[in-house]
Amino acid sequence: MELRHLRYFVRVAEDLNFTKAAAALHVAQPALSRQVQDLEDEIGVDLLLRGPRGVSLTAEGKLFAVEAQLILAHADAAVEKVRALARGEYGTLQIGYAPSPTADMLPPALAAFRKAVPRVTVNLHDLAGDEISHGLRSGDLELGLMVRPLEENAEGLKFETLLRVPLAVACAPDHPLAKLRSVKIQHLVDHPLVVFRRSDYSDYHHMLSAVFAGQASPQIAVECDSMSSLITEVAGGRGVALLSRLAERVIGSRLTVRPLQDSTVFQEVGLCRAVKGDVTPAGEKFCDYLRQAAKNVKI
Amino acid sequence: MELRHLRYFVRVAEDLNFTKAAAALHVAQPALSRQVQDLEDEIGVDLLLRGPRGVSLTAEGKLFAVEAQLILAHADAAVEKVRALARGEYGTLQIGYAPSPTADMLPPALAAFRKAVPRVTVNLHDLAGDEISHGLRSGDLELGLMVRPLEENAEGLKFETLLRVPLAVACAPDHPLAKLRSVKIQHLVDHPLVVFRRSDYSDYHHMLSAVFAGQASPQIAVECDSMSSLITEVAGGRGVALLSRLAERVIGSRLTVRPLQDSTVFQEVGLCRAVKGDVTPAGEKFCDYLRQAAKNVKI
DNA sequence: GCGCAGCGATGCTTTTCAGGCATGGCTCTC
DNA sequence: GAGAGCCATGCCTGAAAAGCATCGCTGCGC
Repeated sequence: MELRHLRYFVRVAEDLNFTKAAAALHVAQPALSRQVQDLEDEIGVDLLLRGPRGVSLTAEGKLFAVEAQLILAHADAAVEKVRALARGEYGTLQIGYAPSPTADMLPPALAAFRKAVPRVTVNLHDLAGDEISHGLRSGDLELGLMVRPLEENAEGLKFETLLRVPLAVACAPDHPLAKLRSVKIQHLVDHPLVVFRRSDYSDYHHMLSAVFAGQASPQIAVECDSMSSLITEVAGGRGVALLSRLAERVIGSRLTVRPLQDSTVFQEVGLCRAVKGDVTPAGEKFCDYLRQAAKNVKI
Repeated sequence: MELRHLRYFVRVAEDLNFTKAAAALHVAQPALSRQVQDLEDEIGVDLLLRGPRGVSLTAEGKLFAVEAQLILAHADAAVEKVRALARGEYGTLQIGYAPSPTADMLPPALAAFRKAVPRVTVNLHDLAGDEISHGLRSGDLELGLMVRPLEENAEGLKFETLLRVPLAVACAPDHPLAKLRSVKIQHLVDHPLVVFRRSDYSDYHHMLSAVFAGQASPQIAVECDSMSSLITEVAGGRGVALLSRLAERVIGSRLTVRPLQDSTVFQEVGLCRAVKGDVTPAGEKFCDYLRQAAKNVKI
């Protein structure tokens, strides 16, 4: 049995007339007759009652006509799905992302993307940088939206910078540094720092080292395991925090944020993918929307 | 695109090796290669990545492999359904039935039938005799299980007797007739009758005429529109009722039932079908179970 | 480092079969 | 009874599916 048999039979079942059906199918009537006969022979059941004034469907024929239509529709839909997948208009994206540094570009990109290609499901996974790297390598994630990973953690990954964000210092509103309009690295040496935990945020500590390269090592007041506990510690006066300037939006009004004046270190936020590991057309399309959204982020 | 393409592709997607898949499909490897290529060309999407050590599926290929399997399964299921329908093992039966006269044979027949062919759905429609006749003629019903319709109502119908049930008289337990072991027609002439309404139960009235043929016409106390109101009227002493002896089981203990001694009239209960109007194999099978069940009914 | 095995693609031939044309048989209509 | 409508059958042709032989590529083992 081939789809041709189903196409032919469905048409005959609709028209109840071989001659008309044959014309509609652009085949000669005898060819159509024979194909339908072959189908009936193969199934072993009479689907049509041939009369001199046309044909009628048997009960079996009625059932099979419905089923055949469903099968044909199913087949068409399957082809359409695959084509849509190839065009990046269908499928599911597994995206790992770091929430804080991407809070300004991800929502608008996502909104525009969803509007443009509604049949693509985007699954966002809120993960730490190292987890994203791992997910990309294992194939669980297609793309990562994150801070540039360290060289040593970037084995097999390719990173594309979307934003270069200058750094800033967050402190409690009544902290001495809050009186300054901008902060110099030198100021930080005099104040204990609230930082992220080294084991989960190796990139962050790498950034710290870069900032203080050639300077006296900063004093670490406490290591936090999340942004919210870091904010709490800083607001409680435990110390000041060195963050990207984008974090200002995430922090809200509980802390005072001042630009770091004299550092050449930037936090690079961007797209990461596995070197070997397909990025689907939908994924590429998503990248386009992210690049566009990154351009519109005001730092 | 033909089912052949799907069958071939699915097998290749399973084996990830053209040579092995070709062997399993009993075709030469080049033939398989070309068919799969043709499929990819038609869809316009690469489904496979050919490597020197075998092939791997693209994302599109993975999706299409799943879809193709579903389509093939769908097609197989459709053929199987039609064959089962032809064998009387699948489908839906619309059966009209008169509850009272069939209460002894229908439940056991139904139970056995459902056990034997669970994929056939039996839809029972509790209807008056004239409604069954109409449903059979219109094609809404496939079979009727009922009292033999009058000749004048049986146009285009074919009736097959399953049971010939002698008649009985039902009366209130304190009624004079309750003292007799059996009742003669002559006795009935002296007592008003509770009967079914003529407009809905023309067959019943035909039976009445037959019983009283050559006798004085009986006195009609009241016409009821259902068995339950008839029972209530008789129990209330309004009169006696002439019923089939099978009705005893339906009546319960509220009335006393005595056989009618000297009538040659029987109530014929059986199967009815439209002369023109398919009875499906499942319907025929159902008839067999009813005939069997009818044999086991003790009157 | 070279032969060899495994795998898929390609070129050519054979075979199968879907399709086309002509025609026949049937039935209903006029 | 002629004719039109409809489907089936017989025969032929052409497209395409299948088969065979072979090629090219790659990775492995001696």
